[in-house]
Amino acid sequence: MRDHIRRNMPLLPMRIVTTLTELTPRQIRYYEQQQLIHPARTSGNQRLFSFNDVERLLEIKALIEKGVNTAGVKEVLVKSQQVLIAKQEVEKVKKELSEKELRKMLKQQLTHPLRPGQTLLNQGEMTRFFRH
DNA sequence: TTTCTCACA
DNA sequence: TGTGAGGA
Repeated sequence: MRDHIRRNMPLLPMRIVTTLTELTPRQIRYYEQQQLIHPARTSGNQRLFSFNDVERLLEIKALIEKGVNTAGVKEVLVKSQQVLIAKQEVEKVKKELSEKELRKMLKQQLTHPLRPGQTLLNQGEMTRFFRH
């Protein structure tokens, strides 16, 4: 199971989260109202928080203690998420580019298998074509 | 027992 | 942001 899935699994009830964050339930619900967090719900309408939510709450708490209002907190969180998404995009583009290059190399190697002086693609690189 | 929503002498 | 009511 991958990490971001694990971190986003809704597992923790309100009581655990209040203990972990030292925030009151009132505050946590208020932050949810302000769209700072988006905890899941049980069938009985009880909130279930993920580890990610807890981390977010700790960030929020730190920011609030610095005197930032909820609008400011929201701005910070939205921006950090945008930065994250932007980074992921860059990585994706990078990967796609290197995929193309690898295919090109493989094709050339198959077309001219005995060409002297050319290094073979190693097994590790080859496995990239067989994933998924 | 715990958590939910709603509303405020 | 706190607190109490009333229900699940």
